[in-house]
Amino acid sequence: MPELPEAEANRLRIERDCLNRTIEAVELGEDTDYLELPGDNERKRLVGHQFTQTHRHGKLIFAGSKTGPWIGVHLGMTGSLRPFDEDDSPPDYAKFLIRFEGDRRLAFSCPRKLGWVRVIDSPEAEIARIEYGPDALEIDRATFANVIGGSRGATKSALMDQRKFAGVGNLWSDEILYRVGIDPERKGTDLSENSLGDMHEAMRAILRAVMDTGAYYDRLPDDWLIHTRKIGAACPRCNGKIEKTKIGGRSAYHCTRHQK
DNA sequence: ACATCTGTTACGGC
DNA sequence: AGCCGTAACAGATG
Repeated sequence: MPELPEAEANRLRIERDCLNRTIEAVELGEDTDYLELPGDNERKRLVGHQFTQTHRHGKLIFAGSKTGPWIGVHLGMTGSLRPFDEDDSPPDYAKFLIRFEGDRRLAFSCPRKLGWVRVIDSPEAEIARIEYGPDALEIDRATFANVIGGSRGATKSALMDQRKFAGVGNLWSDEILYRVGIDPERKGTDLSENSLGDMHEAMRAILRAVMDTGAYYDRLPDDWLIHTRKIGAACPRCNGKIEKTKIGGRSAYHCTRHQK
């Protein structure tokens, strides 16, 4: 699920269902080989504390409090955070579970095991440690233009580089470039100041719009690429065709006619 | 059987 | 030095 808007949808579930409840136990689920999850001592650190606030930075989700420890979560490709009640069965692929007072629980589900959960002292320290850039919705136009405009590789790869700014991945980088009519392969250094400004605005508008739907893609406008990510599909915006190429090891869908 | 997938990271090359 | 691109990681799905 997860780029910035999908991470935000997961954060909101914690915010709504898991705050201000004392943590009674923190457990691991089945089959956690290869997954980075908190060990015994770190899990114990959480017990007795409450989460009173959440935070999101790019694709990262945090929950904690002024004084207590925090958890930091990266969803990987297929992760999700799912509050549930004791009476319900835990979600499939639950790898990390928190039991709060009462019958509320929170599961980190992660089928493909590419995400992680860490117990940390503060979101800011963790963000700095892993060298993420500013959140994609916080970066201002001038900084965006410098960072993308100074990038010598494919613009698509630059948009997805979490150290430049954090939150954009494969799906929404395609959507941004589709909207502004830029070929994903174009070098950042070839882009005009105007193009960079348009791209910054498109990034903000797209991430906001997806967030506003709660990441339900079928509620997004018909002329978005997301509905047409298929080789040979008719471009909703011109008479072109959608094609797929490989950039930086990822599939880049784009219109060969209006993206130049 | 094989390719694909919304993510990251280690490493070699320029 | 720093930037860039590729392969690798692992499991589910069609």
